[in-house]
Amino acid sequence: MKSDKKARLERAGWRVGDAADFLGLSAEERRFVDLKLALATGVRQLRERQGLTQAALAKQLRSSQSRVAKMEAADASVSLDLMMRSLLSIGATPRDIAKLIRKAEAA
Amino acid sequence: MKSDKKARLERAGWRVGDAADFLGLSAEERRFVDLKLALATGVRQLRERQGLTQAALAKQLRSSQSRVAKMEAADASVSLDLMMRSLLSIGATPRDIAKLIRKAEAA
DNA sequence: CGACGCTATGTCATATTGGACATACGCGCC
DNA sequence: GGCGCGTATGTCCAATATGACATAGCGTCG
Repeated sequence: MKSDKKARLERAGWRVGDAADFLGLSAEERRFVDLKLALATGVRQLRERQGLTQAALAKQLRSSQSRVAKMEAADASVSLDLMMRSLLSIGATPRDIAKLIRKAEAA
Repeated sequence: MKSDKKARLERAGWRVGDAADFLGLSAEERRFVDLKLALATGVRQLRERQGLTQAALAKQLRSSQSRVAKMEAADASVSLDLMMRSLLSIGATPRDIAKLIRKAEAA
């Protein structure tokens, strides 16, 4: 997916930092990012709680340490898919995930 | 992301349908799919509740009708990112989303 | 000071996803 | 039957995410 609406806006001829950045467009984006942050935090917590290193988790996911790092940093280059898979892989239940998401309420 | 662990397994030399399909590997996959299904349902419900057609929502998302259709069908080619963005765009709060996810509990 | 173990960041080539388009399906209506 | 409207499905090419790798930062131990 396009993890960056920014890029799309640019392609569409907008200058980022424009008014469009405020009027609704980025409101969603903000919430989306908050959500990602909440999940990222969850991943780190669960991972640490299980005494796993990023490398170990990466192996379990058939991914790489760098991706796990980026994931926990909620880097724009990682998808929710990867985060969810990670959470599930690390033992989170839908209920746990729901809890994490509710923490993004503030926005 | 690789929406299909299946594809990856194949690349890795597994035959899908193998034992590996059972021992843990697909357990997560299953949960992941259930989660996607729950969100897909949520998208459709919210969309309909707002009296929007798939085309209308697509426009709002700057996407296309076909993608919305696939999304609501939880097609393997759509990412959670797109679903989440859609949910947010359609007015779902983190709380709403959390609720949807909890519905995936059954697995 | 090294060396080590773990995490962070940047960059590629390659795999996956995205939007657009065409087209098919289903359904109510005339 | 033939339309119109909404949804489903399949296929392209462009856009984005992924794993791998290299390398840098950081704390701790000796």
